[in-house]
Amino acid sequence: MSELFQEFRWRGLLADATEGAEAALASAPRSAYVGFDPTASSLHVGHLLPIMGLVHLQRAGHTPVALVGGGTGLIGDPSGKTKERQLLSPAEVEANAEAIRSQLEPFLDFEGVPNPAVVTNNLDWLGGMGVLDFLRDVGKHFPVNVMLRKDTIRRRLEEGSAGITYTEFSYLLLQSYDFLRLHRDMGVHVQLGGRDQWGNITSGIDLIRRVTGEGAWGVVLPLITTSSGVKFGKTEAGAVWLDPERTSPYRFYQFWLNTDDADVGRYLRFFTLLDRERIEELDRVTEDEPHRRVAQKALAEEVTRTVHGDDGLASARRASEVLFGGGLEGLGGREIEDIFADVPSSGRPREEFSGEGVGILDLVATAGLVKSRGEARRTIQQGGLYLNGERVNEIDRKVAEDDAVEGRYLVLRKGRRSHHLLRLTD
RNA sequence: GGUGGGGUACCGAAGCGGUCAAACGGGGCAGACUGUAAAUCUGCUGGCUAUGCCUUCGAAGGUUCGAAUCCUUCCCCCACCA
Repeated sequence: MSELFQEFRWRGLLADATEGAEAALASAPRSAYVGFDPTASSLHVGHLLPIMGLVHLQRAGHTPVALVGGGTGLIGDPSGKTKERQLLSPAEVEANAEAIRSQLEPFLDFEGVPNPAVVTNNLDWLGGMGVLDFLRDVGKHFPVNVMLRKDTIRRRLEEGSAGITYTEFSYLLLQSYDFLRLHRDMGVHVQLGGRDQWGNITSGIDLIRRVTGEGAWGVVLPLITTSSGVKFGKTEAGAVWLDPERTSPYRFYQFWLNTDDADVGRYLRFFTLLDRERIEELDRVTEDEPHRRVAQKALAEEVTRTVHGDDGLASARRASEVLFGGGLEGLGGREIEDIFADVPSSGRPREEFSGEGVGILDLVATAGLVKSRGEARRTIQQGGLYLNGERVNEIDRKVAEDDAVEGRYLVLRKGRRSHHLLRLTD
């Protein structure tokens, strides 16, 4: 367990830690927690880093605790963001918390080990708390002059900033109180979080010391950046979710496969459990034979397998190989269906394809491959639209029944990597 | 509460009575080059039944042959003052 910090360091996971954190985690098995905002019913790849933090903690013998912020989610953390948080109903929070728990399951051991992971919800203690109790038991310990020195708050008070409401100002107290409760009720000694959580974490540590006289520690993870300056985890289609209903395993796999050479080494360290030797070897392959993209494939495989299992990985790979490799020649309808199971697809009545057929503009716009007929027109004019692997050159091209592969499938592609399967329905 | 400055397309930002579907930059999309990469270069970037028509410049009214541009009211931001 003394290896934990070493592991964090070579992986680049350690942005900062409070005094004594390393010794505390090296001297005894501890419980450590990370908070997740239940703002959606699924986690996304941006949550992966703190999750991996918990994974490493558990592997080192500590007990990982995932705190779902059902209560604090109602308030909104002022660090970073500016917009007001949407209020969630207790039922939604409950559902989201359940979803989050199930998404953590592939990463953490919840049973069968001496240090099983735990999921808890701060709505349990914040929900029923009266405002007078809160002010007396928690507020009492927060000198405002100290709070005003916190970076996140100070920035909001500077001239030209948007200011801060009392509600958001209180967020710090709530998160600190969470840490105190987890410490008192479950013996949690360590809080893990993103770099932007530093102030909130140290506040919690202070509160614990004031109330109990005991020590607690914090460890913060780095902010994930991309070398091209784009926000990590965002694609054209929005966030990359862990929920296969929101982001198919194929898209998930593709997201990782498309990682820049400049980022892949870092991501392997962050998001996989591959050992140091293996990752350094992959670094060398990226350096020497970048075109093989061995590191990207390893990254995509590891993460996809963890999140979506062997089956999810297999179908994502199969689809990738066909769509970016040989094409559909020689594939039967069954295989096509399989491959497109999680690639965007839609159906359209067969009758419409009899006779002259359907106009290509209408076809791709209705299928959703492009946003409008205008975009379809532009894409064709620029040579970016393909039907069954062949470039479409005429904007008035008609698509009839004969064009369908196996008499049933139309494979549409825009540019290099947007695919859509259209099924003729009877 | 007072005074001044603003709200323009995905974002930032020009425009300040017609030639404005709206400069420019970013982002995005497509093409070339490649390795389903990056960088670079090129084109496109409101919609449509498309040499024209419709919707868009905070909201609603009004002036005018004609408004993103002028007037009125309202909503929202920012700065300074109280």
